[in-house]
Amino acid sequence: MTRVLVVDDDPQILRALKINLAARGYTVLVASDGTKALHVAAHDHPDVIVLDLGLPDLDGTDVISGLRGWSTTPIIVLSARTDSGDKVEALDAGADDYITKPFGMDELLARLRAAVRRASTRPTGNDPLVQAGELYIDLAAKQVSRDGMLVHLTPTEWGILELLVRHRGKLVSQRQLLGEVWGPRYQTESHYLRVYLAQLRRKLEPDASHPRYLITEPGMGYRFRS
Amino acid sequence: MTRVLVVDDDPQILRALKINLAARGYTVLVASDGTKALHVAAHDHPDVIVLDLGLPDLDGTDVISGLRGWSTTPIIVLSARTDSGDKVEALDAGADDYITKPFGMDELLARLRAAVRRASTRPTGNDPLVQAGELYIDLAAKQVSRDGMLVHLTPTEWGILELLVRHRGKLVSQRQLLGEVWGPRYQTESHYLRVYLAQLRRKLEPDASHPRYLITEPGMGYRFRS
DNA sequence: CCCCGGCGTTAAGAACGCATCAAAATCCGG
DNA sequence: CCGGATTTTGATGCGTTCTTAACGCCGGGG
Repeated sequence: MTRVLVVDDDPQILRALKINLAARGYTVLVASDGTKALHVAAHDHPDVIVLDLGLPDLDGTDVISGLRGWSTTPIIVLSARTDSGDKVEALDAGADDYITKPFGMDELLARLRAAVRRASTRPTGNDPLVQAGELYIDLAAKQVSRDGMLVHLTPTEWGILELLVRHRGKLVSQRQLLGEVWGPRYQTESHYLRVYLAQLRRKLEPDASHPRYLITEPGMGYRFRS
Repeated sequence: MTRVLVVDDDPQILRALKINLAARGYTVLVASDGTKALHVAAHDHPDVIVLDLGLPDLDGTDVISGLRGWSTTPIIVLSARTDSGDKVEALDAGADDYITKPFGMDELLARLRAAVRRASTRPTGNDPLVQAGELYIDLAAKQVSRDGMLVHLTPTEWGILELLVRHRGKLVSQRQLLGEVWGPRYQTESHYLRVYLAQLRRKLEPDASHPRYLITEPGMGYRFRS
């Protein structure tokens, strides 16, 4: 059974979607604000998320990036704003589709089917909790602990670790790291990486000068080994 | 660089898209009708397809299903028709997104980025894990192991091995190897290849002086035999 | 038979990339 | 506006990798 998380603060829309989706055989989860949405998504792992942008507590793009930190679940954005800037922002934050209100229910359902169809051909390894030796990395909560003790990371440090852990085992090129953490313009500033990898190792590795997890592949990039 | 196939019979739109996409660094392929579109897609394997529905020869949904028969390349549909029935039909035929004309260029670009991003996190079609005797070559992780032991390769060594393994069984010319690994200016420096092939054999072959995998084709090039 | 071109092998200096420390600049909350 | 945290920048030393050169081998053609 396909499970849909609907996030909207308007009870009327919520109700309409719930009825329509349930009638088509979907299991419907609901959340009325961004915080709850992140919580439900982390807890129940829906197959697809329908997200209204006008939420009372969090900015829509923050919800999207919060989810994208650990999950690749398809996100379909609903919004009353037709402004193309909003669309660009949401899509670039990681949304899969964007529909403006008022919308036709059959169109939403078709886009939902398209999103689920795409996702079903994808691999599933979406575990937001990663363990490696004495390290516990919670991608959903954005927290790292070592020997049970929480380790504080700065935003940049977390950005690097998250990217590496999400591709754990794989080699991540310097270009990709710089591009995704600092932005496309910084793709050649490989010096930043050396400074921050040293910091991460000091915080996470048992022996910072002989890394077990944060491995350098000279001339190519870095790798998280678990 | 990302390659986009644009399918439209209106030369004006074709031109506008071509200019805008090229300016963003995309490589643009074009087709003016459905038959050509299917042909170009099969021949050149673009990374994403932008498809106008109002084509002179074929119905739009037929083009989509024709593509979906063998390809999972993302398809973004453009259409002048706002009718929701058309959207449903196109999406259910296998399209990934649907934009109605007139559309904002920045919105199209954002949806394009979203489609490419999704596709790039999918299993890369071809098999990223190649086995040959006691060798395991993981193209995605950029890792090689021999008898279960990890073998460390330098960037240049990996570049050569990757190219040969991607074309395993086939002969790869010295020119191509030099051009892709060192750059177009080095296409005659065949000496480099001898040095590096010797290194690779020492690291990978059971008996470096009687290669089983990294085969020299004298005067022509090299071949990876599995 | 010997020369020559293409290949394999080895070795050494040059060039490059990395780790590390430290200080300056910037950001951010109170 | 201040002070601490964070990011950016600079400088140095070290190890690895690339480049280049030298030499031996083999087979084909003159």
